[in-house]
Amino acid sequence: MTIKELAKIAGLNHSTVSRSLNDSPLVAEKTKQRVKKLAEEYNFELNANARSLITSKTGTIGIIFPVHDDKYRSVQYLGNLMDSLRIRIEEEQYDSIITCPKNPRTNLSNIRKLVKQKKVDGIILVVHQLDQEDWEVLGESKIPFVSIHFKWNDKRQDKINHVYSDNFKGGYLAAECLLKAGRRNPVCLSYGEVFEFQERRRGFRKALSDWGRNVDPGRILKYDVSSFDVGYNYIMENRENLGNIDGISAHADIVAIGAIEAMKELGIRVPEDIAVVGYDDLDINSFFRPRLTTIHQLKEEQVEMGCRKLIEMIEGDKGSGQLHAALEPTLFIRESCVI
Amino acid sequence: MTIKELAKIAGLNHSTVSRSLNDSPLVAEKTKQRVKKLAEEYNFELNANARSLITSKTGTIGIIFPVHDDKYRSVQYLGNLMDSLRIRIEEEQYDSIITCPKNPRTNLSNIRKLVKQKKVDGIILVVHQLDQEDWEVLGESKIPFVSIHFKWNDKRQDKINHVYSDNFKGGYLAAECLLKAGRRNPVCLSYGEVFEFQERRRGFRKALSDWGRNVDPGRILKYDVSSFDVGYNYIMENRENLGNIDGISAHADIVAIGAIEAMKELGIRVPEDIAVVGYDDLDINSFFRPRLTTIHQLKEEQVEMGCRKLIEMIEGDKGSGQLHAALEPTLFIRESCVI
DNA sequence: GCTTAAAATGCAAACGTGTGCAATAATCAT
DNA sequence: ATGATTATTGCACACGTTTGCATTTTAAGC
Repeated sequence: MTIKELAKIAGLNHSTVSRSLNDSPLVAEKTKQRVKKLAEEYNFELNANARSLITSKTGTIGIIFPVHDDKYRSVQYLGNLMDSLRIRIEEEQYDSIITCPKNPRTNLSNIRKLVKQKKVDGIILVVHQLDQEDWEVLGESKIPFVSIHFKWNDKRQDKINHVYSDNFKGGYLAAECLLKAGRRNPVCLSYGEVFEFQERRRGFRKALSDWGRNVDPGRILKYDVSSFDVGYNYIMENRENLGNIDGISAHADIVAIGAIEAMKELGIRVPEDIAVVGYDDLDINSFFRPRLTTIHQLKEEQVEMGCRKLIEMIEGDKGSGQLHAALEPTLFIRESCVI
Repeated sequence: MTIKELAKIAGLNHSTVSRSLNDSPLVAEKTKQRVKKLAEEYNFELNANARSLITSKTGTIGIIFPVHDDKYRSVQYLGNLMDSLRIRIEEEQYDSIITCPKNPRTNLSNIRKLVKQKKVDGIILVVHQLDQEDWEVLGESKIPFVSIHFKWNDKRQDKINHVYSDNFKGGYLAAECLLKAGRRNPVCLSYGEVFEFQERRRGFRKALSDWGRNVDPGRILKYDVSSFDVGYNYIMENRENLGNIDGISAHADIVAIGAIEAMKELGIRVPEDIAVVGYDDLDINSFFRPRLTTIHQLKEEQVEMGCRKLIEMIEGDKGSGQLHAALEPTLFIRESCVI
């Protein structure tokens, strides 16, 4: 059924029906009610494609996520962030399309598709880099977008609305916690050359030097994944010379959990022999013992601020200037490292 | 830029451009290439709303999920299933909109919105019940849909395309594993009055009676959530009289994991004192010790069969009749219960 | 009751595509 | 070269809405 058919039934012109269903003040309250009742009776809904063709609003938001190529994506921080975003957007009456920057099969840009085909009203980026092509697409189009979680460490960062967390601070807090707990010989299990992890390592180093410790680069390890096995294998492979280690700052909770499990199996006590601090404050941490001392990233606040800003931009209440917030992570002290 | 503007640039009528971009055989190969090159040069993409208005194809699929009201949704089976579905659909070049049956805020039906506003080409249901309203919407519209994971235990089940797993069988296998391991006094930690869990309990009872054990209803417990705490608290609250229990069939892995953790804290040995069998075969199980013996649900096969069928229906290769598959779960024996 | 203003409705043109059909251009056989 | 066939392109309408403007109806003032 189309709006014209419904109009015929109502004995009205379809434009009056359109205005009624859109709550225009131009139509008499009486007929408005009659039309709405009729629409309900006939189970009629306006065709979204036709309306967005003319209004250029789709009522959907695109969420761009980096590809997760490990099977444990659902227990990682980004998985939780994705759920939060989706639910928050749904509460705001928008649909959401979740996708990664490129279709892995065709290698075509999903961002470009969403933007240029006019499938979304706005975009939330949860990526720390973009192809030149994608960046141009976003820049040229007038579609609003907001970046969350990652910090853009380049010339563009000032022009982007984004909210991320201060990874230097987080890395510092984690290391400082170990130091305050009396540990003088910590190691750091980190992750590749991604900017946010570089920052965490910078925080780690700064804390050590602030405490007058010299920072042996050999004690800052970079892996190319962030997984249970990384932590587990680190302990197992170094079991002979764990004597000169009294603390671990793992830059992902799941790595910390792996390390702790390995130590349990070897009879090493946590935190007495080796204290451990994680990073992320995953929901699932509560399943593991000892309870993990970790860095909490203010996920919900990021989601809230990012979504609010994006929707403001979409709905035209532009105001409030640029969003450029670095949220301060906080240390949650539990059992794996106590001060 | 619109197709007409591009046509003007190309010195062609817009219909020729349209056919070129859609790879119609009606247009000369030479001009087709020229148009495509031009489109690329001007970074042009067809407006999705206009096309779906006329073709009534949107290139997106709706995924309907039950509301997750617990914060651990990402570590539950359904969370993993959601990820798999989304990724599979993306591989097939469709976008996906994930949503729950009703908007929690407005109480409006999301299914109705997606279907009647023509926002999706097809729907994947991962729910075990639907309001009458939603059912009617799906029934009246010609939009194809497939149900996954849950079994529709009512008169409609024959008319629906669905693929689910045989929960009776799974419940049976889990209990049988305990029995084969020599356990004669198992308990069952299950979940509410959802059909699939009723089936698992039925399987549990059948296995016991097949082995000549009488089934004490007091040993089949139904909780209204499925969480770590359920298992943990069960053990803790019954710590005094665990003597007459030698096995646990938990109908969700996370419950089993909670129970095992509690037993570790109490010094009860798993599986020597009490053997445990889970259900789901979650990815995260590998993080826990002892490794959980559990029921594997063939998640990927469900996703594969469901998506394939749905896309067949969307794209018109109707053939292949009704999809009505009950996949047989399998027992994965690891450490928490060995035969 | 008549004039005038305001409120409500109808008309028609968009929005950007796809597609049947007519018109033109190219190819082929003779 | 000519007519017949076929390959290619153009024309115009349709898809289902929204919205500015013209028109009609209602209300108001006296």
